[in-house]
Amino acid sequence: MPAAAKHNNPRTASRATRRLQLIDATMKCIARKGMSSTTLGDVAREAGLSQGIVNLHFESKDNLLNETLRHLADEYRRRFDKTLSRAGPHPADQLHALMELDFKPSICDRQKLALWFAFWGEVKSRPAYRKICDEFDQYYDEVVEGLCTAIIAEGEYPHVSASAAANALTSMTNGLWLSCLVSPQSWDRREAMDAVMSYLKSVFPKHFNQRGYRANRTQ
Amino acid sequence: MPAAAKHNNPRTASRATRRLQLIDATMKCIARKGMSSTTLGDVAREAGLSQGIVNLHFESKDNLLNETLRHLADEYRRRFDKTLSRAGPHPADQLHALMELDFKPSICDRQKLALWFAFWGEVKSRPAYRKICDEFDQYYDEVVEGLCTAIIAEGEYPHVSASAAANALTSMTNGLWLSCLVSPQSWDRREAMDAVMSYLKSVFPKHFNQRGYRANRTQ
DNA sequence: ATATGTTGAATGAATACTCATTCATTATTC
DNA sequence: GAATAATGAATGAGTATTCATTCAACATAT
Repeated sequence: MPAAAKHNNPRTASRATRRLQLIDATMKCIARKGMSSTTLGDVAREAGLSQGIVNLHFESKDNLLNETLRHLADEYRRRFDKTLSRAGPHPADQLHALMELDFKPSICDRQKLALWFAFWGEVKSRPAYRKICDEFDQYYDEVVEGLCTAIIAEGEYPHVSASAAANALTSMTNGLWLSCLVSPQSWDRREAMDAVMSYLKSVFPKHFNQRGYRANRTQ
Repeated sequence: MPAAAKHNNPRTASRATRRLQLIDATMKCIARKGMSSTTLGDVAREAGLSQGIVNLHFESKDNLLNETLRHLADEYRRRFDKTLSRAGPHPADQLHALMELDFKPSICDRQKLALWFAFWGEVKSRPAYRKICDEFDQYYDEVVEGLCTAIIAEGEYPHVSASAAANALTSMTNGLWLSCLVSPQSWDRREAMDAVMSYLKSVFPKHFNQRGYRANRTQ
């Protein structure tokens, strides 16, 4: 029996596979029914397994939710790092690639966004969520601010604050995500990207010009 | 007996007063315990009233939550409109006043933000929430885009798109709210406002200059 | 004025239901 | 035939909702 088939069989999947399967089911349920009405029964049904299965693999619902958030954050982080490493040596290219990433359909679809917002919605009352989100935000900001600093140095932009620019950029993507979630019919991927680019162009005009996107690629 | 005292008495408050009192208690509970673990018992206890009180005044929990969101949105909207009307005739002043509003302590504190995010977290699975949020966002965007259009006309900014600028601005405030919620210790009101101002300065340099905030107030 | 009846808000115990968790049993693999 | 994984019925804590009863305020009658 091939390994793939074997792992789809009941009762034979490895512990890690089952956990992933359950986390996946959890994400689907939260996206569809919302955090406050997904039950462990829903998750088990979505996974095609039995009632008690979550407690067997995660011990408690709280634990399942924590692990789900961690999985979501880790997944994003992997794509973030990969995007960064593939974008070449220029900070402006890297920054642009990161901004594009946030609006790729695989990251920015209502299902995924509903998940992020579901967890953010409970951040205040659940320190565990806050810790995970905070850790990641810290890293994101750090990287973006670093890129802004490099761009400011390259372009000799005297009046631009790297931290203000980084703050503006990261906030903008989160805010545009909210619009996508709340107003999907009037939301448009290109408009969102345009909003971000309009900012980059006006703050770093030497790097992000009007047509195409990069001005001094060969600097 | 004075009317105020009378309304604080048990069994004598008007229907409207009771509903407000219960909505208020609901907001406190959601901010403290999160959406998914506030019960009607919690709300009643917070209000200092009895178990069945919410169903008496709101018929169902769903209904209570809908009304709470509507109350939150209405309250914000009132302040928004008042801010706009008090900001004088210049669109740049009006835009600046609106941006400042979003970071006033009375609007932008973690308790209030937790509430907004709690509802946004369930937007995908609850059409009623989406409707209320969408309606308001539509209005907000419309007003901000109108102001941007006016500023662009005044300042003869050839390459600026009003809709991209409006999109960027409204998204930024929502995103900065998220940072406040997730990273309260590293978050700073002035830094947030700086991020927004840095954007305004770079897109509308003739209107928002470096020191103070308005350049051509007397244009 | 006092007593009596009426009203409607509020109570809080009871009800019906949901859901996380447990565990004895069953299936599968090596 | 262990050992491991999964099942799914049973449990019990928790929760929304209901409703018979209580109560304060007011109205009317005496």
